[in-house]
Amino acid sequence: MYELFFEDIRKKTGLTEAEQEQIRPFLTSKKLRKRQYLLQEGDVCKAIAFVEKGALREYSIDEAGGEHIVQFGLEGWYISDLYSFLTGEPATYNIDAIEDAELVLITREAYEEMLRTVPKFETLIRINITGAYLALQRRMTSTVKDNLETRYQAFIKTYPNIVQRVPQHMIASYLGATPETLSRVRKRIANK
Amino acid sequence: MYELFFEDIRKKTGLTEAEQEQIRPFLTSKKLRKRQYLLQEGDVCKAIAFVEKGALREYSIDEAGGEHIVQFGLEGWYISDLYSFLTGEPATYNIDAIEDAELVLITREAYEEMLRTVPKFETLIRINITGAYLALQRRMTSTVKDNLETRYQAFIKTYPNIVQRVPQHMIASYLGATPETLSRVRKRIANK
DNA sequence: CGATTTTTTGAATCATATCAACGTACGTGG
DNA sequence: CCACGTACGTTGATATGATTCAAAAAATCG
Repeated sequence: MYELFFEDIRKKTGLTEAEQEQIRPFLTSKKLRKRQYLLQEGDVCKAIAFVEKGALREYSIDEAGGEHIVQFGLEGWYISDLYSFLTGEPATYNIDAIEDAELVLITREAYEEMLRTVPKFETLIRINITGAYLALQRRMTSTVKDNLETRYQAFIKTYPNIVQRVPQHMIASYLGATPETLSRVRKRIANK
Repeated sequence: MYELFFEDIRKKTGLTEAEQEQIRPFLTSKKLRKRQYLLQEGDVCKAIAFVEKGALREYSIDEAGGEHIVQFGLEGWYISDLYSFLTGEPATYNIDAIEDAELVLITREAYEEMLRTVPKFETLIRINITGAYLALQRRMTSTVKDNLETRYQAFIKTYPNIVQRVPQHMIASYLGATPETLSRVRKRIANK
């Protein structure tokens, strides 16, 4: 249990055995079946989830009912509505499983307590958030400067594993396009 | 010197006098005149800048030469090409002054050394990055779900001070639209 | 004041969305 | 293991919102 989770932390912070055992009691695990919600808009996000196995998506819904995927979560990724988690406000995102999944959960209380008592945990959070910020900034910039074809090409290059496991209309949603438009872009690419 | 900077840190981490004096020697200051670059695409970002006074913008340039503003920096904000700063890779963003400005600079060496020796500094970084990440995520989501009129209305509500001080075409760029389109949207809003 | 920058307006064009229909793949219960 | 229903992907026709290009009006600066 938690193998991938601790391996990830070790890589990022050089965690010792002792520190690992200090952290372990704060963790819980959870299994999710395909289509099952981890978090629903309006509920408070009670935990940050680390994906040990499976695939999830995080998305918001507009007034017209359209889903907009903001993030995928595969093995080795963290996923949560961070704003809701940190503030206790109702979540504005939904998270559900695209495949059966196994998660490691860090609750708010565990998060606070570890920040207080495990210095390496603050380092971990800093590194993780920094990485997430940089990735989001790259994506934001790409959305603004690049056309859909370029963004799709970049996506399949950066996340070939996601392309294999996730339906195309979800990738379209992530890229900010309709399924029809992405389908046409793919056709254009193929005819080259 | 550095009044706003230290006040900001105190608010976020409860810095003591002693800690403040521990940090001070790591800082340098810099003045920028309107239109002057702090960072140019291709150069390495040598420092994170905290804006004590004035206004800056950070933007990328597409193949067609179009500027896309990713962030403004007014008093109390940090600004940098964080990826370039952390990795030493050439910057992909430009930063220049919209108004004459006074900055507090944290160089890479200062950053690393303070992370090692001043625990509150890591807390500061964590808090700052978390805030930046949440803001960016809100913006990203809004770009995807909301139309330009809604985003513009949200912008003038959230950043009335920016609207006053920054030319409209830069706000258009920040919102991901052309100056012409934003002008027309404003006209539509006025006719209500 | 003249020069430059900024904003506005108009007309043509383009990329993407929308709506609708169809074919295909998938997995689920009988 | 087959058949049916749902989810998924593709294609076509049309609509729409934003961009582009050009030019003029307005504001700002030295």
